[in-house]
Order: sequence, then structure tokens, then C-alpha cells
Amino acid sequence: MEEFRVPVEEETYISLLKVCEWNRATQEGTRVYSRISKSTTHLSIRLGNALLSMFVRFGNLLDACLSIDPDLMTMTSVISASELLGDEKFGRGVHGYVIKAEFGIDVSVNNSLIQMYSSVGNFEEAEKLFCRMGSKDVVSWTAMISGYEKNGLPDKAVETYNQMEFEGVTPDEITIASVLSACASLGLLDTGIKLHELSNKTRLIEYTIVRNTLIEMYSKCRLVDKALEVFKQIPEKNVISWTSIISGLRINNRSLEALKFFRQMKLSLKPNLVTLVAALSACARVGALTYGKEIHAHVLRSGLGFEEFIPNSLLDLYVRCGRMDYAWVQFNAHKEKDVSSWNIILTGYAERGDGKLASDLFQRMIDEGVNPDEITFIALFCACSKSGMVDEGLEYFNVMKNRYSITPNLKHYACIVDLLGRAGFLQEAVEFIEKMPMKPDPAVWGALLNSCRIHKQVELGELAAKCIFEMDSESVGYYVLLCNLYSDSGKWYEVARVRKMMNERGLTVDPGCSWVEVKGSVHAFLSGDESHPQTTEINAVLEGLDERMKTAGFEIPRNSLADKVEASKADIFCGHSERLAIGFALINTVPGMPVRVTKNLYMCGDCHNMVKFISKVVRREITVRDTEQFHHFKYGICSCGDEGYWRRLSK
DNA sequence: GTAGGGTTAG
Repeated sequence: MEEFRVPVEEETYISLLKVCEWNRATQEGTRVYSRISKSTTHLSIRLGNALLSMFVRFGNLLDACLSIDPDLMTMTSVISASELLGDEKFGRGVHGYVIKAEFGIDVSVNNSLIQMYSSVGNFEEAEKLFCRMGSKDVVSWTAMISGYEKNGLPDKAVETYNQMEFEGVTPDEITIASVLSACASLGLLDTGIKLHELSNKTRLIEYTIVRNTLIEMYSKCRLVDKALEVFKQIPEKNVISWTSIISGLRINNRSLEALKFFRQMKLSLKPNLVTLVAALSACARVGALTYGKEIHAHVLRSGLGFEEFIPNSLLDLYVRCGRMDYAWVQFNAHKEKDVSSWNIILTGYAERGDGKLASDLFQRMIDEGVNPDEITFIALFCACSKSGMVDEGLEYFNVMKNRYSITPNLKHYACIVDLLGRAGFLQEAVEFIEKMPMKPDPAVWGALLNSCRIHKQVELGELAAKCIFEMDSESVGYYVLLCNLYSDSGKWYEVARVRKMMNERGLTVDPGCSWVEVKGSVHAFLSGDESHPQTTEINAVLEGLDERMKTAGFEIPRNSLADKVEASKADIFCGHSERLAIGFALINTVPGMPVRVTKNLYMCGDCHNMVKFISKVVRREITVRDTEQFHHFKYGICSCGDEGYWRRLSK
């Protein structure tokens, strides 16, 4: 840069600073700064802000602060800049300056300080400031509420909101949005509904942000139809409205509908990264490989292929669709792999019951200098459990605590109970639970109950169930497990008793549903649904296969449609919908083409047998991904160890 | 004349 020969106007400095800032020209920028500080003793606010903005972009906050004689507005900018960069130390420095320069009575300055402290998780400081503030406004309250909400303390957020209401402060749309978000994460439907009513009364409902968070709240409280209703009422839906409803449907197991909304959205709006991640997640849940690949092509074309969560979402898509080949291509193409990338691919092998490969991968991950996190170990425990690698699993449990200093949480304990129990070490599993340093939750007992089902240990299973229902009598999954334990053990009277209990408590099991992709689009099959136009043909194919199985000397699986006496076998909650999906795929695809099915429940033993047989006689590879694992059928053999490790043990 | 604080979706 040339020396300036003429007196330079402020405007010129500002332009120069902007050029340096945008070109990240640190040295030149610093030279301009030193020239400015030599040529003038007084900085105008505009010049100060330009300098500040440049230094902030360079990450040099100290210079940023020293370069100016800040006023109130500049102070708030500096504070929010330090929050943006997560630099609490600097923020504290500014705080000190605020006190010295007597800015401390300004509400806005204090609000930004509260925000800064709570966003770095320093609630002690934020609360202290908040309490000491002579005059608080709605922004101060909202800063506290959203601070709690975003940093994992949603209950404190709701509490603070109640306090605010008590003190007679009127909330605005941002307050409502923040507290609704907290209700969403807590599943506080009652409070959420009250806020909805309040929004109607105060007309705050007119703000799209309020409706958007209502969509989130209702979705997370499992009332996705209510969310749809709110969505329809938004006159000008923005990207967040669409993304909220797409992910709302996704988390309520309505991914196919979610994709429908995604398509519709694209007619009028451009999806952003968050939308794309939600859409990819929906694709992954229903095995929509072709559509997912289209999105992949689209993100590559628009240069977003390696932005933020996109690479890992794509990886997850391929793993869940059972395409480990694509998954590896994606994994290797992604240069900035993080621990999640490794976790996704590890989970893939865990779901396939490939403990050996998972443990090799774990070693590779360590060798490449990636630090495992708690999810890594959950994946590892699952892999070990499904492969019967008990000793290895227990060893990882020690390694996790001792080498990686990760304190086991309830999920880890549940995994270990599963590891021991599945392998038949039920007594050890019980002792393990007794020695836990915290109160076992329903999931821990659920792992034991599942093991009891596998090993037909009715009495111990009943004990586990009793512990579960004392804490959680709402989750249907545990009733299903208990029913299956009884039915596997031939205790029909008990099965009927549990089912009656479920009815009395108004609990229903999701209907069985299977998805299959044929010629690029996904078709859904509900168990027992005969409304599909090709039902007759599908049934004919399945009956034909039944015949062939009979001739081949197989035990004939019962036909789900003719299934009248329900509580008579281990598969009462399977629904057999995968049979319909497979039948449909066989009719509509060319011979030899692999069939990939995804289902929302566990696959029962009968279906497992039947699919094994089908894969043999029609000479097709058939993949069924159920809620627990992948079953890859080929030549009459399943990848889960023919009948699955746990199935063999239970015989 | 303009500017600063709290803002929803993964």
C-alpha cells in the first residue's frame, strides 16, 4: 500500500478498512489503523465501528476494543461480537470496561452482557447481572429465557417465564417463541397450549415466528396434526415454517409426507441447509435412496455438498439405505470428518451386527486422532452386543471411563445390560444394575426385559416390567416386550392380561408399516391394508411363495390377513407389512434386482424365515431394515447370522 | 437522516 500523500478523509479510511476487512488483509488493515491513530486523536463513531468490524472479522478483539472510544451503541456491538466469537475472556474485559466507563446502568448494554454470559453457559454471571439490574425490560427477560432454553436448561426457561408473568411484564413475540421452544424440548403440552391461547388473545399469533415455534412445540409433543393445522394458517410461510413442518412430520414417523411437503415447498421457496438436512433425514428413514441421491446431486451443483451438516446427513442416508458402498465413497470424499462422521458409519456396522468391523473402525478412528464421544461408545456396545462380543464390550466400557474419561450415562448402562443379557448372563446383568451409581431408568430395565424375552426368563422379566411400569406406564414398547415374553413362553392368559391393560390405559401400537422403493419412488404398505390397487396380485405372489415353501418342507408362516387368533405366537406385534412390500417389489421390478425394505417395527421370526426362503427361490438380494438392525438376505441366508445371534441363543 | 440488546427450523 502506498503512503498517503494528501490528508485523507474519514470516508476514505472507512472504505479502505472495508476493503481490508473483506480481503482479510490483516497487515494492510493494521497499517491503516496505525495511520489513523497517528493522524487523529478523535475517532468518529462511524470510523470506530468500521475499525471494530474489521478487527472483529480478523478475530483481534483486543485491538478492536482499544481502537475506539466507544459509546453505548458501540459497546453493545462489541459485546455481541465477543459472544459471536465465543470469547468469554474478552467479554469479561468489556464488562470491566462497562463498569469503569459507567455504562452499567444502560439496559441495552446489560442485556447484551446477559446474552453474552448465558450463551457461553455462564449462568451465574448472567443471573447476577439480571438480578442487579435496576430496570429490566422484556428484552432482559427474553435474553434470560432464551439463554436457558438454548443451553440445555429449558425448565429454567419456563420457570423464568412464569416469574416474568408474575411480575406483570408483557411478553412479545420473541419471548413467546423462546418459551415455546422450551416447552417443545420438555414436551410441556399444557403450557404450550396455554401459550397458544395467549398468542391468539394478544394477536401475537400473527407473527410467523410464533406459529413456527407452535409447529415445533406440537410436533415434539406428538400432536403433528395440530402442527399441520397451525402450518396451514400461516399466510406467508417462510423457509423456517416449511422446515419446521418437514422435520415435525419426520420426527413423528411420517417421513413420506415430509417429503411431499419438501417437494411442494420447492415450488415457491428455496430450501436452505437446514431444510436439506431435514429432507435427507426423511429420505433416510423410508429408504428413499433415489430421491436422496437427487438431493445429493442438487447440493453438489449448488456448492453446498460439504457445508455444515450436509456431508454427515448424506452419509447417514447411505448407511440407513443399506448402501455401505455409497457410504464409504461419501465418507472418503468428506475431508473434514468429525466424530459424528465416524459415529454414523460405526452405527451402520453396529446395526449390521458386525462387531469385528466396528471395533477395527474404532481403532482406525483412534489412529487418525479423532476423539471418541459418548455416542461412539453406544455404537460400539451395540455392535459388541449383537455379535456376542461380551468381553470386548466390557473392555470398551473400561476404556471409555479410564482412557477417555467419559462418565457412563444411563444409555451406556442400558447397553451393557443388553450386552450381558443378550448373551445369557442374566444374573450378571442384574448385578450390574444393582451396582449402578444412579437410579436405573426404564430403558435400563427394558434392556433386561428384552434379554428375559430372548431367554424366556419369565419371573425376572416380570420383575423388570414391574420396575418399568412404576416409572413409565405410557410407553407401549415395554408392554409389547412383556407380551412377547409371555407369548414366547406360551403364557397366553398373561398375554391377554397385558393386552387388556394396554386397552384400559388407551395405549395403541403403531400399525406396522413397510416402505419399499420401486422405480425411484417410495411406496408405503400398512399391515393388513388391502386398499392398494395391486393387492390381488401381491397376495397371489405371496400365496404362491407359501405353496413353494410348503413343498420345500418349510413351516408355513401364517398369512397376516387371515390372522384371527392373534395372541398365539411370538410375532403379535410384527404386522408382517414387509411381506406386502416385498410382494409389490417382486411384481414391479425386473428379476434379479435387489429389494430394499424399511419397516417401523421389529421383524418377526416367521417373516424372517419367509424372506430367507424368498431370497433363495427368486434369487434376489433382499434387505429389510427394522427398528433394531439390518437383515441382508441372500441365497436363503441372512447376514444377521442366519437367524441372528440372539435368535440362535434363544433356541 | 442511519446505527446497538432478546428471534423460531437440523
